[in-house]
Amino acid sequence: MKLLIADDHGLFRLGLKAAIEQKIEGSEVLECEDAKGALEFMEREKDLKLALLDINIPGNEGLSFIYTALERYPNIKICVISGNEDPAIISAVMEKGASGFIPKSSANEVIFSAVQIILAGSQYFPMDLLNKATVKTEKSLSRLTPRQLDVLKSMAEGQANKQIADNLNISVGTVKTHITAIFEELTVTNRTQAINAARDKGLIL
Amino acid sequence: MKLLIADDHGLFRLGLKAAIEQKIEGSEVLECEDAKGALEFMEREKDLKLALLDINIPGNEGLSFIYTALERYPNIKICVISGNEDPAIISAVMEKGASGFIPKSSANEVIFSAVQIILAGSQYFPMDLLNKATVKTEKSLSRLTPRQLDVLKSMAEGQANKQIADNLNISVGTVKTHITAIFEELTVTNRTQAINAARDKGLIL
DNA sequence: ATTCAAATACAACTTAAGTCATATATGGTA
DNA sequence: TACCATATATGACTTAAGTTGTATTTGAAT
Repeated sequence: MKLLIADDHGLFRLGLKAAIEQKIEGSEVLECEDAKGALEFMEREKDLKLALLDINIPGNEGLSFIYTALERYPNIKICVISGNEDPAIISAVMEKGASGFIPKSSANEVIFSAVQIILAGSQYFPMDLLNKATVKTEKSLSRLTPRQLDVLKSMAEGQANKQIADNLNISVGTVKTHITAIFEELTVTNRTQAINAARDKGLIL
Repeated sequence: MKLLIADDHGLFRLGLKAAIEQKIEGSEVLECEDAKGALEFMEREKDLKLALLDINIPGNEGLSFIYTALERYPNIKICVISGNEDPAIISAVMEKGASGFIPKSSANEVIFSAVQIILAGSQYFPMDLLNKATVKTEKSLSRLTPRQLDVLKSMAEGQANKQIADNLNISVGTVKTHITAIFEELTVTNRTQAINAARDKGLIL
């Protein structure tokens, strides 16, 4: 029963590895610290059952990594471990096909149990955190068009509308329209709020 | 030899606690998960030698916590453990009087050794990361006035200048002046860049 | 006591941000 | 095909952001 932990914090890996190997007999825990290493392990270790991924690990392009990994190695389950507990992100992780989402701040028992549940073929998502989202807003997971995402990312870097327009080869007016649309989608009223909301929802890093 | 770990990630605490208690004989490691808990332990456990703090723990108002803790309990050493490795933050932690700064992504051996060095009465700061700062800019640690910080925090929440002015009971014009001064201090040209720079430097959460 | 630098405050002015009406291309659907 | 929703694009217009000159206060240095 091989597992993989991908996290850039050595002591977190140490704690989780020790706990899993002790609690789950016959388990072997591999470690890596970035997305590149995770893919290498997945390629090499054919009998890998489960990969526990910190979505903030270096070299990881966000949630799309889950999709990529599952597509290439469909028999390896993916479970995200994250310090971010935003319901929108949890929903997104769920949508991408992961088997679970474990907040790092969970009690240790919860973490072990969640791993066991997933190894047993089921799933684990913290529904208490998730429900907050569905109650609060019907579509907490905002969907932005590709162009809107381009603009949003540039905006988050602190670029002025003129710069964004030049880089994307569109007019300043068009940039502004996209920004207004982004505001509506995220239900905010200025670019600072938009960037904060987008960060919360995991739309941008 | 009592130590305290303040971190909201249970498994990180587990790994660090186990490692320290194993490597450092006669050590006893206490755990808490927020700033409030840390202060309670410091008050109660009079023979506490060292507190390892994650500066992002809940209820922590940033770096000022170090100063507060050292003032109240001057015989308890403070060492910051953080996922953020920004040189400016390291410098700031140093300035506040902490005995060390340990990046969470350090090799486990580095972390243990650093703890032992500090327990032995010395200090540990990752100079390789720190030097990058002094080479890059002479005053990487920007100093803002209290009023500028008030404005900056409000700004980072996405408030408009009018809102900020009302909340601080000053005119919109004054708010704008403070913002221009902040821009100059952080060497940026708009509020988005200012907020990004301030986050990088640990001026705001 | 006075000088000076720094912090705080205000307002007129310029520039950029944000809104709105409008237009075209694209892709799915009756 | 014709229809409709959506993504994209533009420019005129309004509002907010950012700049600059100026004034008052405070504390430290002379």
